Amino acid sequence: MRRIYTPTSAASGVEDVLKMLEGRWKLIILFHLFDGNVQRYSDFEKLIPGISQKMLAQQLRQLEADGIVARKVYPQVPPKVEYRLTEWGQALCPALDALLKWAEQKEVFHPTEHADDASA
Amino acid sequence: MRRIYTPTSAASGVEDVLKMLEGRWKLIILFHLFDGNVQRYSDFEKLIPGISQKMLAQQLRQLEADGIVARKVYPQVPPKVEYRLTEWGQALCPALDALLKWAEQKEVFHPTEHADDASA
DNA sequence: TCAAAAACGCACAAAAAGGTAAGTGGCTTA
DNA sequence: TAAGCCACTTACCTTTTTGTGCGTTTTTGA
Repeated sequence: MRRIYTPTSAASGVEDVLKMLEGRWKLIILFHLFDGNVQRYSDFEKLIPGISQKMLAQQLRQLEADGIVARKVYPQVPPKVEYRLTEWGQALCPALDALLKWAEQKEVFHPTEHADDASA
Repeated sequence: MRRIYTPTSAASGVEDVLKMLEGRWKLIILFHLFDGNVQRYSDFEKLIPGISQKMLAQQLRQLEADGIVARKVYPQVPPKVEYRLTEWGQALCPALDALLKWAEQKEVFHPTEHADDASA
């Protein structure tokens, strides 16, 4: 009961936190780490076809630095590195889920216009 | 019961939808439109101190083009334009809310290290 | 002896995003 | 006649982000 929140401090803090999710691949990476999934660097390369190695490494590092993703290195050759969500990262899941639901709702409000299967 | 979702098609669609939220100011703008708030262009300028006119206009246009924000022009001089969330935009609110909650939880997992008030 | 394997790091280049300053349009007020 | 108001737009430039290609490391298998 010692912490004090003001709308202002909360708002500015929120911006900083949201910036952690910015980046072309961050959310996509996070979705692959959803509910406890653990992935290796090479798994991401397969899961996210368009990403370059540089970007993959960079985004993972940032996510790690921000305390959202945990990195575990196995001292062996060839190297093995696993990525998973930290506790705080797990706390993001409800938001990711809500985002997913919203994305799906797009169909409800703006039905896709690519030809339906009437012709098939 | 006619629509068919496959993990693949859903995932690719999701990426497209999430891209709509990318951009330095999009989420911030959206937060100011939370629960039915209506804002004018000049309101945003006051609400978001760091944003430039160019960016404000651009981000609003994109949000509008993506069907998240609705733009209403009053044919008068000087011009008056109002922005609000579309229906689908409103559907984003739960996600925005979850994001906000997550941001707040940061304190729980990673308490801020800026000197506490012990010295005061 | 040599290639392959996993997970990157680095330098350079291209592309995209963002910022700045000035301009537009039509009516209204000084 | 000129200035002001609001909501932008445009041109130009800087910064940031992203992509490409190559190098590294150590061990194992052919």
